[in-house]
Amino acid sequence: MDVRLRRKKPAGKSTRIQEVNRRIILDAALEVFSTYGFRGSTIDQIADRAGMSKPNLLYYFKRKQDIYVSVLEDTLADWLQPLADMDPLGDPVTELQRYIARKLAMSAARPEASRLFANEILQGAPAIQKFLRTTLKDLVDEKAAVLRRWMTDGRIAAVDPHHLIFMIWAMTQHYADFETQVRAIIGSEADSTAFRQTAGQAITTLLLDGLKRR
Amino acid sequence: MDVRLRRKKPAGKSTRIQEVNRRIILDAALEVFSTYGFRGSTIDQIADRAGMSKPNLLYYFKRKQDIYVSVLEDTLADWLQPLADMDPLGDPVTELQRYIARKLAMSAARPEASRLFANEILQGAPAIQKFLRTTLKDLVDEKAAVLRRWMTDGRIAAVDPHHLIFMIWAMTQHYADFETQVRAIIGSEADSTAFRQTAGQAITTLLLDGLKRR
DNA sequence: GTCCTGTTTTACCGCTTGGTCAACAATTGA
DNA sequence: TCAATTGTTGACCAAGCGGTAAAACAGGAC
Repeated sequence: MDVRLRRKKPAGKSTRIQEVNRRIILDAALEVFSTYGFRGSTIDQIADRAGMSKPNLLYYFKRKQDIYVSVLEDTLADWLQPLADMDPLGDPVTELQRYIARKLAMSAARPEASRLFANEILQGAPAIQKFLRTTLKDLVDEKAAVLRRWMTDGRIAAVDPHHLIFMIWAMTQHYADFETQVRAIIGSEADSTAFRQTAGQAITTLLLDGLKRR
Repeated sequence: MDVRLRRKKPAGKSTRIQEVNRRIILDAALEVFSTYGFRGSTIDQIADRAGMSKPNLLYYFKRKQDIYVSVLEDTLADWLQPLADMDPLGDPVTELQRYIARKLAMSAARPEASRLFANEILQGAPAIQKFLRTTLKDLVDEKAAVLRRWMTDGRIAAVDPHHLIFMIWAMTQHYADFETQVRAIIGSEADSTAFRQTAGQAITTLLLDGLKRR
């Protein structure tokens, strides 16, 4: 089981019904896989949520792994876009603010996607190991170099750039991955846009200005 | 399935063999559950890792849930200790540094414990829902009040204290929960103590001093 | 109508899973 | 020493699992 790094092209023709049902299945699969992980999810669960019988689902995806890999491929590229878009020529603080804001927006808009990766990585990333070691590593190394240049140029404070990227990931994805915990502590208010704004402000303030009084 | 909030006392007498084998089982179960979550783990896996037959394991814990709940109970209390120990009368910056350092040390020393919670919460926290809404919420609210007092007293910058706590959790636990990803990007060096020190410095610097040049 | 293609369902298979049971082995205590 | 207790195991079961086969169904082209 392994994801292809590029979005697979349908190659052959596909009917309208195929497109619709594939979409329905992938949506249902995302919800299930993002909650229980690959091993903890069952085809029946996905079929139920997709509103179709198990054999019918298996008519569109021959095996459980195929669904899983498709869901992962479907979201991987999108997920890295904000980091890829960080502009080496832009103003460092503006770029970082923008990056954080976009990551936070994605976590809020598609928390299941975040949880899907979290589950995959927790389980040792069997399906995306290669992706992590190549595409992701290359992108992160490239952006870390950009950050380092900003630091040696004295435009932002010196912190290990890899760790900085990890920290931004950790903070922005926390509200998606640990939503249950956040909601248990904060209450229903955790859904409000006000809460999300406060979270964004807190992250930005902490990362950019720090806690110490100046 | 639900954890009891206090450590259960053995009540009846228990033999030496019982104590030893329970410990072996719980250690094996922690490794398995922390990787695959409750639903993704099997009793056979745990029995294999514990080096005993499945019926023998079930002699000590009647059901899969019982093992799971026991493992959770075993680690929950320890996990919150650092936050509980944060001293309202201490120096804010010192206390925060200490808290971060202890959390980071725990994540490094027992990453499986961190991943166990991550998995449980990702799956909607079916076993510790009550714990999150009572014990954890109370503790967090209490410490958030302490942080808020420090802020209104002008001893640290003003950031929403709940979010601050979430951010510290996110950052310190990231290296345990996403170890696979970190290792894929950093390489084997990720195990080194040097790497861990750099991580600690980065977190502390970011949280306390921020990124902007002063 | 009837053929063809694509879609859906019913029935099923073999394997894994959580869990039981009864028999057997080891330990303990008098 | 020997019986009672505690610990261990192989055989087994019912339910759940991923997956298959084949028949039934739908709809358009002729």
